[in-house]
Amino acid sequence: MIGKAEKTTAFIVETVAPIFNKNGYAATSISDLTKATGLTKGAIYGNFKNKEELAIASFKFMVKSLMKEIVKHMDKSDSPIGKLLLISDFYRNYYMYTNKMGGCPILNIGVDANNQNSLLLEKVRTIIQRIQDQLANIIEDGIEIGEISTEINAMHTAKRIDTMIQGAIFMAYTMDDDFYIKDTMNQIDNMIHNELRA
Amino acid sequence: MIGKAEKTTAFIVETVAPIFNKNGYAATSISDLTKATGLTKGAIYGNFKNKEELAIASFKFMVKSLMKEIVKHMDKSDSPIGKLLLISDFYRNYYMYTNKMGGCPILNIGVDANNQNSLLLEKVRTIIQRIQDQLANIIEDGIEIGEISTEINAMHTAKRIDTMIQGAIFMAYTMDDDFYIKDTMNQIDNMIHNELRA
DNA sequence: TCAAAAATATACCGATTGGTATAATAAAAC
DNA sequence: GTTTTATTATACCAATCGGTATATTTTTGA
Repeated sequence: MIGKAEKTTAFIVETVAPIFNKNGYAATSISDLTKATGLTKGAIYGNFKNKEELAIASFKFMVKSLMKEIVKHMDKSDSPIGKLLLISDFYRNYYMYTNKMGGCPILNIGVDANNQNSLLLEKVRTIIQRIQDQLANIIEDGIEIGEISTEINAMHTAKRIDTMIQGAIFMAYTMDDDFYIKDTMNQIDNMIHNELRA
Repeated sequence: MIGKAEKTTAFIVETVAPIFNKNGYAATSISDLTKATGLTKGAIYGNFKNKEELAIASFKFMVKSLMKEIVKHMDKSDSPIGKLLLISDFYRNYYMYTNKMGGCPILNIGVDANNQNSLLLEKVRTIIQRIQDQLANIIEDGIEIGEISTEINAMHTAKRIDTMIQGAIFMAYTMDDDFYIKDTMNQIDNMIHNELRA
């Protein structure tokens, strides 16, 4: 009973997500989307209630693919310290990796949605929260098995790492210079080895 | 011969800058600006060539006021280490301070202009470059007078500090939580005391 | 005070905006 | 294979977009 529109829905989201990510919500017009997809307004509004719903779906799609990649990379190690080092290692290629999708969706949509689109902003916040929770969980695991110092505040450290990562991404994209990411990841590795390690 | 339009020009920029800063370039319409200023299109287009020129003037105005404040604060100390600590101290109140101007112009316009407005992006890059140069100069002064370790790479350290600051600002505004800034500034202070100090 | 000039307001331009109603088409069910 | 349903295309809507030409007002210099 359920039609083939699901494929079209997915196709639209995949095609449109980098455009929203690059341009932001307001600067992306429906005609940008019809041009990119080769479809017409009828098809788009048949699959999505409105522009906002499509923008939210696009953001979710980008984050989901990104998170899938990072989890896949992270799972190459079983130890908490190993996982943390794999996270920074993932971000070492982040600039190259996210360039084709128009940059970091968390940074782009986070800034774009602020003061503009509260629904979209809410989604960004939820994702950031989830990332930090997962980071904190890894750190706590490390504390439990004695790999990470009991002196460490897991949530504070998670936030600290996330903040450094986002700063590096912003600088890298704004200055078009990968150095910021590479250097920050080295810094995070040092932090893991010298401060976190029990 | 030169008229009183200069006052109007300044008034427009001051009034309009927070709007561009909050909404971004594309999401700000001329009618937003006429509403805010109480002026008409005629007045605005009499003082500025077009929307882009006004946006650039607005960005420059915001950055100039911000830089003036930070330099004023920084000049409370003569020693390089003292100056560095005063910079982080300035950013401790940054969230509250920039809230009334609609957030951090470097972050907001930097992300907004990327892939959108190359002229505006160029201005952001110039400002970031200048900030980092000044930071590096302070660090080099510190090295020269023996206050800061000769092991330190001034420019790398300047970039590192700037990256951390921008990350903190992004997180603070996106999550609406001042913690990120406060914590990052403590981190920077620790860095100054434990790593930079000779 | 009055004419010249500068600055602002008004009215308008074509193009585009997000969105919808309906027509045409493609897919699915019988 | 035909009818019903789901999907996409077309045509259109009022509203708004950035920008301009011109009229009106305000300021300035003599």
